Amino acid sequence: MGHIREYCERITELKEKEWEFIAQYFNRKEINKNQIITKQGETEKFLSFIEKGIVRFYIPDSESELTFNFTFEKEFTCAYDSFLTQIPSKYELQALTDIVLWQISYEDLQKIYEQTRIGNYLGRFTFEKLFLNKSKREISLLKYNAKERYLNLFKERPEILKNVPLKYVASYIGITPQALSRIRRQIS
Amino acid sequence: MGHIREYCERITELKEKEWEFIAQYFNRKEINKNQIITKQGETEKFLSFIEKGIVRFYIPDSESELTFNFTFEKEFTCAYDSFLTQIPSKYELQALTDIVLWQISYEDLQKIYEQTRIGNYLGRFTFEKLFLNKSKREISLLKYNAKERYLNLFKERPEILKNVPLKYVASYIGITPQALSRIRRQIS
DNA sequence: CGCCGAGTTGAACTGAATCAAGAAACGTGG
DNA sequence: CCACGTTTCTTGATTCAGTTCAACTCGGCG
Repeated sequence: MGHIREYCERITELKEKEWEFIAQYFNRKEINKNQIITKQGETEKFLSFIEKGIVRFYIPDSESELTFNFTFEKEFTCAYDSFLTQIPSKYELQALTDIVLWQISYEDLQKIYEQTRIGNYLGRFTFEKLFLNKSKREISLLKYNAKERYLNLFKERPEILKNVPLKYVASYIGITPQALSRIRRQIS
Repeated sequence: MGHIREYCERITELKEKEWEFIAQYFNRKEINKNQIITKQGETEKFLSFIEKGIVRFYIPDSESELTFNFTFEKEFTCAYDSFLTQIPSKYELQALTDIVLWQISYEDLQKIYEQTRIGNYLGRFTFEKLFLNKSKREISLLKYNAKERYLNLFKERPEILKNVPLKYVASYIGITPQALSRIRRQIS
């Protein structure tokens, strides 16, 4: 819970009362490794802050599933597409490790947006950052080949390589596990 | 200018005074076809609303330049990466047609965020949408092959195909003009 | 101990890039 | 309004990065 406060205070100062107003809506939740946090077809009810653990984003239907994101400790996580539009999610969130989350419901988050001075500011800032991350990834996918994307990932998000099975890493950079294996041999 | 008001009012109600406060900061600017709006290496000073015309986003350095976005009438346009971080831009914006913009400076936009009730709400909403668009594109690039991406574009953003030279469309979906030409022949 | 999923390696295949050349469209000046 | 040069688009032939299919190794876990 303290980590959420730190997250917010890195963006803007919080008065004690503001923090209390925000904090009241978050609930703790534990999830076991490999459990699914948000199912495909369900509408995302919660925005979650990761106290502990790693979350994988993936689209399950396509013959072989497609992994396209990971989130780590001290970050928010959420099937944003579904959460923001409140329509069923096209993808799933899965616990890659045992996880501890702090969750706030869609409705309670709206209260923070409506009733606090800083809610929309925090929200704007957060989505600016998320947008910039996706922009970087867009360029990475368009501009670089498989080897370059792998080296890029190594530089930009080494925590992924340290903590995630290679088959998911491969999918994340848009190649097969075999191709990733060959790239890694070539490098080391 | 009226279009900016419509843009905002589709998101939230505006009181007359709020609109006046916002409107005072926007300045009109005309740009000729093929001119560069924001140069690589420059820090983006303005957030611009397009009254008329089409803007192309591209990275010029790579041997053959990489086109990765287009913006159209009644949308905001901006080298967001540079604007948000206020560091030099890695890419350029170019006028694909004669263009009329309404521009607000970085500093003046901060005034709107700080001094109006609705600024951060409008900002949050706008970046939520931008983020969702990039998310869709990420999936498109990872999940589909060239032909599927082209057909996807046809469905999702037909205005691009109607108004943009094919060599830029090719780059946008991550293939060469030759490959796009073959895909198009195959379809029609 | 034996099983199962993750990772590796090899061989054949394929979608898209590259190289090269011609056709069509576009714009600019006479 | 036409002529010319330039750019865009198309088409063909070849190459190549990455996929697919298949077999094998390794490490963890019941």
